[in-house]
Amino acid sequence: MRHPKPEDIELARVLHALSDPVRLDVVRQLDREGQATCAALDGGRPKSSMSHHFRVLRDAGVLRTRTDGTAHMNELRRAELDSLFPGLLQAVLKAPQRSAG
Amino acid sequence: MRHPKPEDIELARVLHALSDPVRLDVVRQLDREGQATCAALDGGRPKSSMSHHFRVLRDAGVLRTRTDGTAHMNELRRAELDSLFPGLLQAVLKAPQRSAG
DNA sequence: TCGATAGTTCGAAGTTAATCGAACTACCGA
DNA sequence: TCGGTAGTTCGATTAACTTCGAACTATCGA
Repeated sequence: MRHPKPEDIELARVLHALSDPVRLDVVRQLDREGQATCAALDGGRPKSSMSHHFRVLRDAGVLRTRTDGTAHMNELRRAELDSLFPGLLQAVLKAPQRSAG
Repeated sequence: MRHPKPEDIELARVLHALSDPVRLDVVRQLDREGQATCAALDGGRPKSSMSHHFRVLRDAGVLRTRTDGTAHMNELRRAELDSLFPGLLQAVLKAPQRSAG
């Protein structure tokens, strides 16, 4: 369970992590709810698929996973991201779900 | 040579287009220089590779390519992007080349 | 019309990523 | 210690992406 140090967080990696609809959804839910377990964010998808997506987000530095008993609590690394890439997270979160309907 | 209409520009696609170092570099150069031909942005890479990257950026709606004689002029679709995803482009462009070094 | 220049398209090869079942690990409660 | 719950890891499959040479298209200039 690795969490990159702020100085190891790379923009391209972050953008790639955010470029998947499932992961974008996870990030948006975490924004609204502050924190959540993996199960609460799976949207009915298989655990192994979600575990993969959480790992991509974690490895990129987008979220932090804290183990809390048997559950894993996830939250955005908002402070670090804001400091490294000011405005990026907010812009992604403010963007419409689909740019048009 | 397709350019998506603003309503067809999708965030995930834009983020994916921006998640590649070569393409990020192209976008940063276009930001600084306003517009440039493909050749001026190739950084010594093969034409066919660059053509692929330009297509990804074009298809995502990040840039527009205008044909000008035999050259192809590229420029960011700044107004559209700003309107669809306020702050996104600026955040990406302001971000350090590498988050630390 | 011939050549040169600027890019695109095609095709092949290798790489990376997404998906998901199955097996595994860790922790908690009874 | 036995089960159940929460996630991870592994392995296989399929799909998508990257790279780049080669062939192609289009435009300009002589």
